[in-house]
Amino acid sequence: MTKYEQIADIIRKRIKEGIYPTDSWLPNQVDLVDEFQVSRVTIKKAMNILTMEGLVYSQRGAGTRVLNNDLLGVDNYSAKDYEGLSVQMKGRDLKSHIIYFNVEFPDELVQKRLMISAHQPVYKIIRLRIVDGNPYVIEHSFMPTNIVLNLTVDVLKKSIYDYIHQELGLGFAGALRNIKADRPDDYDKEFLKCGDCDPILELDQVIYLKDGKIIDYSRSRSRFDQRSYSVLDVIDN
Amino acid sequence: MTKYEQIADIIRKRIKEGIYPTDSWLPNQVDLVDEFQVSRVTIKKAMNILTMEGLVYSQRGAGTRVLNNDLLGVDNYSAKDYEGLSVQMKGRDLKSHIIYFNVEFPDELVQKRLMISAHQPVYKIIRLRIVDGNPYVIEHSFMPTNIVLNLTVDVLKKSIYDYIHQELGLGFAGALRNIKADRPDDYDKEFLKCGDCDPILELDQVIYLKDGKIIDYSRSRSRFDQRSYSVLDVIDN
DNA sequence: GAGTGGTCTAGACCACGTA
DNA sequence: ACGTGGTCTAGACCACTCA
Repeated sequence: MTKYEQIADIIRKRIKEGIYPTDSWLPNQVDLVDEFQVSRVTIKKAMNILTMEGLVYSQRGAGTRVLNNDLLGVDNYSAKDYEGLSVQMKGRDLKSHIIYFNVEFPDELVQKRLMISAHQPVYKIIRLRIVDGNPYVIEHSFMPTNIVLNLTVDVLKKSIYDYIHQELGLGFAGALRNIKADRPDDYDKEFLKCGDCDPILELDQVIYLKDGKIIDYSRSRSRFDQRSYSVLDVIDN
Repeated sequence: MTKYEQIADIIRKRIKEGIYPTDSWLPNQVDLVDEFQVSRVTIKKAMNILTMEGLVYSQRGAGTRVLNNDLLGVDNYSAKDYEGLSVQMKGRDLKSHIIYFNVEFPDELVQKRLMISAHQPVYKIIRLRIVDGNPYVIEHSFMPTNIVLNLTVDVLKKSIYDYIHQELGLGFAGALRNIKADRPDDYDKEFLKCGDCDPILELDQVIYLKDGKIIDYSRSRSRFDQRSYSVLDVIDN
């Protein structure tokens, strides 16, 4: 844990506790240098983290303001999450029903998305995720078998992400996501209890590892009234 | 224009020109310090910009790699754009049809989104944007009249964003966006040529100015087969 | 072990908002 | 005019990858 992360954590905590209330000004960076006994560059990096999280906003010549922080709704999940549903749904009852699980050769689309050749086998996984007893999302995933080793039904029933991180020791570098609307397909109608006219919200994603390899291409489909995605965008100064 | 922005621009250009090809390593930061005659911190900030754009990826102990950069499709637009359609559709024929334009008192939802009181009037604007002759998106916007002064039909036919930046001299700080799917409403059916069963993709956004005020709450609705949104997400090191 | 990028410092100057 | 945050430097040490 770096110094600037520690400082960001402390200040974030103070904001959440109301020690620095919404719309008030943070202490200026020189005062924070005195308090934390670090250089101003380090304070600045901590401020940057909080800025990117949408908690504060800095203006040259004025100061750094605490922003309103109850912006994100309850039912909406950030389009920028990696932990998977297990973490997003913490405290709620999450079950996974495995609709399909097999190994196969990738078709052209999957080859392109995973940037692999036709003879590199992939896992094909279709899971229905059920939250508090209600069908929530269908995930269609493809993962190369030479990166995600020894995937089992047991892992699929829990969290793939935990397995990748903790068992395989792989770290994520980022993801490219695309969000669109669609008509329901046969899986949606059967497992999400969709009518023929119920729109579907689909999030496609490709996940990159730190070494540049692609570990996952997946499509997450939900009924229009069950899920939405939020994106916080901060313009850098 | 800061030094690190200039350096990022130069290196970005070299990547696009193939001087630094995909999958090759960039010169190490010390060599770049020599070339550009700046401190290493400045080089690092330039690298950060390119990293956030998804052009390169740095690994401690190894180096900085050039990534595959033709990831984003043609029909998909980043969920992180401010310039509005006029810029996104550059080179294509963009027309705006004004469906509704008036001043009114905000209802509860609009009060909440714009963080204003019930007696602060707002502009209510409904525009159909037409690209290359095809209806593309309906934008329902609300803007406080005390921030966006003297809005006219003339401005609406061109670009509101240009007016805000250039005429009013206001700068954006960021935006909070939410993406969902929905059933078509009467406007969609009439102007987007939707059938009753055609899903709609809706992007809601609230745009913040640098002084913390909210200038715009808008809902952009498109037919499911016309538009999608992409989000690039890079995990910071 | 050699070489890489990540963090951190102390101090300087500059651009901007407020009054 | 003053105080604020943004940029930049020169140099140091550390964490990590790879041969």
